[in-house]
Amino acid sequence: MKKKDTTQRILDAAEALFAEKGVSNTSLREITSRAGVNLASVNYHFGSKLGLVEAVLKRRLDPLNKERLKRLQAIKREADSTGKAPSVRAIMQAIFEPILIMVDTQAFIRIIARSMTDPDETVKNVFLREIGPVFRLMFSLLMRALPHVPKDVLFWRVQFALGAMGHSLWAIGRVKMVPEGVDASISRDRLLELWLDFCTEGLENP
Amino acid sequence: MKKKDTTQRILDAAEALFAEKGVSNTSLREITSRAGVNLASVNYHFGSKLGLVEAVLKRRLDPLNKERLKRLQAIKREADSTGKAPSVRAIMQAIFEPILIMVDTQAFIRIIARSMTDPDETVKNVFLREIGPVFRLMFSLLMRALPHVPKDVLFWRVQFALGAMGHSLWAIGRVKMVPEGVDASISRDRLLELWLDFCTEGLENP
DNA sequence: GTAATAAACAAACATTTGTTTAAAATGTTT
DNA sequence: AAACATTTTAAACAAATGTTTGTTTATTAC
Repeated sequence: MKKKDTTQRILDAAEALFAEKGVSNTSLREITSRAGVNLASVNYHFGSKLGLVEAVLKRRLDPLNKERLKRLQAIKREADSTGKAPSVRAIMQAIFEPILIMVDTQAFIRIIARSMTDPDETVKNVFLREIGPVFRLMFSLLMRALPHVPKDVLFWRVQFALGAMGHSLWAIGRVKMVPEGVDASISRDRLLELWLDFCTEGLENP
Repeated sequence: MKKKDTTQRILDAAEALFAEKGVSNTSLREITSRAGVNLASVNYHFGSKLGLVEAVLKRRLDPLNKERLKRLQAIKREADSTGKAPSVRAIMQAIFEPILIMVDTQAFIRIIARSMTDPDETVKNVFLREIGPVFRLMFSLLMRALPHVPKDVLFWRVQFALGAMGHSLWAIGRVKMVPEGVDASISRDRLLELWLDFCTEGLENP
C-alpha cells in the first residue's frame, strides 16, 4: 500500500481546513502538519499559498461546472429542437444536483458554499472565473423559460436562489439555532427537493 | 467643533474595514491609522481585538433586533386578539425592513450581511446570540401562518429566505457578474419588495 | 491649586505568518 | 555504478500581527 501523493495529501488537508476555518485563518503549518508533510513542500509544489488556494478550488469547481454546463447545454438543445420553453425546475436542478452527485466529503460541500461568500479576494476571483459561463447560460435559459419576467427582476430572483442554495449548503449539518421540536437534520437529496420547490415558485412569480 | 470621541472613531473605522475585508483580514494598525488614533487605544478601550469585534457588531445588531422584535410582537398581539393567522409577508417584512430604515452607511449593510456568513467564530457567536429571540418568535409566527407546512420543511424554507436576504444584501452594489443588458443597480426598497415577493411565494408553497 | 484619575502616546515584546535557502535523501537515466 | 534530476527536510528569514509597558498629557474632583 503506497503512501498517497504529497500533492494530494496537501490538497486534502487544505480543503478540510479551508472549509472549516476559511482561507486566511488557516496557516501553512496547520495544513502541512495535518497532511504529514514538510512545511516547505507547499511552496515547492504550488509556488505559494495563493497557488494552493487556487488548486484546492479548481480541483472541485472545474468538474462541477463542467457537469453543470453539460446539463444546461442538453436543456438548451432540447428547447432549440422542440421550440418549447425550457423548464425552470430543470434549469435550477442542473445547477444544484451536480454538487450532490460529485460529493466525496462534507468538506467539498463547504468549499463550494464558502466560495460564494468568502471575503478573500482569491477565492472570489477563482469562483467567479469558473462559474462565469455556467451563469450566463443559466440566465439565458431562464429568460426563455420566463419571458414575462423583466430581465432586471429575474436577475435578482436568481441572486435570491443562489443565496438560498449557498446558505443552506453551508448550514447543513451545522445549524446552531433550531426551534423546539424541529428536526434540522436533512439528506442532501431532500434539501435539493425543498430548494427546487422553494425557488421554482419564487422564480415563476407572475 | 469638538473632535469625535476616540471610541466612536475606532468603531467607525473598524466597521468600514470589517465590512470591506472581513475581520481577520483587518489589522489593528489599519484600523487605528484610519481612525487617526494610537494603536494601543484599541486595547485600552475594548480590551482586545475580540472585544472590538463584539462592540462593532453589537452597536448595529442590538437596535436592529430590538426593532425586529417590536414589530414581530405587534404582529403576534394582532393575531392573538383577532384570532386570525398572521400574514407571511408581514412577518418577513418585519425581518428585512428594519435593516433599511436604520441605515447610516453602506458599511452597515455589509456588516449585517457578513454577520450571517462570516467564517469567524466571534462574528458568528455574537450574531447568533443577538438574533436568537427574534428567530424563535419569527418561527412560531410562521408556524401559525402556515399550519399546513410541516415544521421541518418550514425550517429549511426559512433558511432559504434568510440565505437569499443575506446574499442579496451582500451583493448589492458589488455584483461582479452581470449578464448582457441587465441593469443590476437597485434601490434598497425595491430589493425588499422583490425579496418579499420571492420568498413569500416560496414559503407559502402548498 | 493640587492630587487623582483617565486617556493618549511611542516603543518594545513575543508570536505567528509565508517564504527562502542549502543540504540531504530519494528516484531515474545513462 | 555514476551522473543527473526530483523531492524532502531542517533551519532560518523578514515582515506583520496582537498585546504590553512605562511615560506623558489631559481631564476631573476636592
